[in-house]
Amino acid sequence: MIDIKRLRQDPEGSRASLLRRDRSLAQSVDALLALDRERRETLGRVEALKAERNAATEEVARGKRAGEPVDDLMARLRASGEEVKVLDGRLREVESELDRLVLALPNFPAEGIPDGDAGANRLVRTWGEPPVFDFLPQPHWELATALDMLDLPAGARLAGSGFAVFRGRGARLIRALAGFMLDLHTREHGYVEIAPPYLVNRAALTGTGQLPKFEEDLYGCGADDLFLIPTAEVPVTNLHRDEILEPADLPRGYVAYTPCFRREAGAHGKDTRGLIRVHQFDKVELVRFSRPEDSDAEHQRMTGHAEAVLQRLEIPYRVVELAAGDTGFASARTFDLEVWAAGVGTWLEASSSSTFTDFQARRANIRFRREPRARPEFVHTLNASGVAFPRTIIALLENNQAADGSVRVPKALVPYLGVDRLAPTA
RNA sequence: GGACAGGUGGCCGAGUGGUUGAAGGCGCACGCCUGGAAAGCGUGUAAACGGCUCAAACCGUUUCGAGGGUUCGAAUCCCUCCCUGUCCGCCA
Repeated sequence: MIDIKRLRQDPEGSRASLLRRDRSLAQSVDALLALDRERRETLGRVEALKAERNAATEEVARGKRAGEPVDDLMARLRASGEEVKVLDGRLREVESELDRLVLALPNFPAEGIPDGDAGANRLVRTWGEPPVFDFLPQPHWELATALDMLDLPAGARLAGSGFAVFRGRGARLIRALAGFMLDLHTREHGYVEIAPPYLVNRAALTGTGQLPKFEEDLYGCGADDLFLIPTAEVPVTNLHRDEILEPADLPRGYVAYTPCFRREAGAHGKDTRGLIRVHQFDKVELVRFSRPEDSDAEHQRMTGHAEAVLQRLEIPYRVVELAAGDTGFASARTFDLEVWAAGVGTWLEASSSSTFTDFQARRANIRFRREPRARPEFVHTLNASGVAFPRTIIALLENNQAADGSVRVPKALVPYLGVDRLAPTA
């Protein structure tokens, strides 16, 4: 969440910053400021009352010990106790409303990012060349079905549309990608591998920002009030919830390979062919914790780590910096890595690399100490897909296809997949 | 799922209604001692919120798993929930 003190100290600047993201936030900001004022007023009154009460209570103790009559004093304290109870109740109401509002407010966008909506996203760089074919390249669902790697009708039968079954070399490809990416990030980029729970509680989802606002995007297990993770970002970032890290702990990076579950409510009919948008997919995720002053550099490094995956897999991609209006709720700055998919003829987002500044750290209460006795400060959190599987598979199949329907396997993947070419068996 | 035992500061651990934010120990920081180190000695070691500040100091409030209750007053008594351990049941 954003720092309410920043809002209080610089209302105009804060408001302007949030409006870059969403014009309709003006009201929330005003409501928040009014409630904050009321909270501090009420707090002042109730605390003064409590200070009096505490002093008088000591008086009672002293009097009782000395054998003096204290009935009058106790009667008066009983009355002021009632007043405290009323004010405390009011304070609780104000604070829970304040909480509700501030949890619904997105992060401040970073200074340098473009204004506007998705249309204003800025192309930062491209890598590789989209392949040219002397035949009409097929979409991945044709290729994968012919190669007996993918069974979409079976997925639909088992769980519904948007669920895929990988089989044979398709399933093996999933395992190969997981091994390849995890090895790269742990061995060459210094990440610590985590195998987290795939179900998390509300506190975890509130920490990273999915709750309370985006509950309808999640699959929930009602009876236990748990949710299937939409990304490993949730369990892995929350690993340090309510902790104070030592200076030596930063920066620190974790990598996790997990399935991700997304209801994609409201996304029906959009990009839904084949594997482009599915309800369950695998992803290797990078999560980093850093000091505030290092987070921009860390963001660049981590984006590079995600890019390294695509480069080794020889997948052409472009890096896009999202505009303020297109940047996700918790993120201050996001780079999307979009891979070229020759069969469907479009760029597909395969990784999203974001810095959350102190937004998630505040929600999840993740802090660090610069010096042994210094007062704790919030860390900065970052994460990047490193990378999502379905769109990687789409790119691999569609870009490396041959006229006979076979697919070349990039060198980096051969040791993991065991073959250098996928060809129809028939 | 059932029974029992527990959840106290960075860690261990005392504390069953009145200066207990919390004894004692460990750890950590600083100082003394030492040629240097260890040992020893001394001092200091939680956080959040609010007030006042440029800031700190300072003052106030809150916090002993979470939430509620009893009381003039709760770490301590009562209720609900969560978590951990042990045993039993079930089970990959």
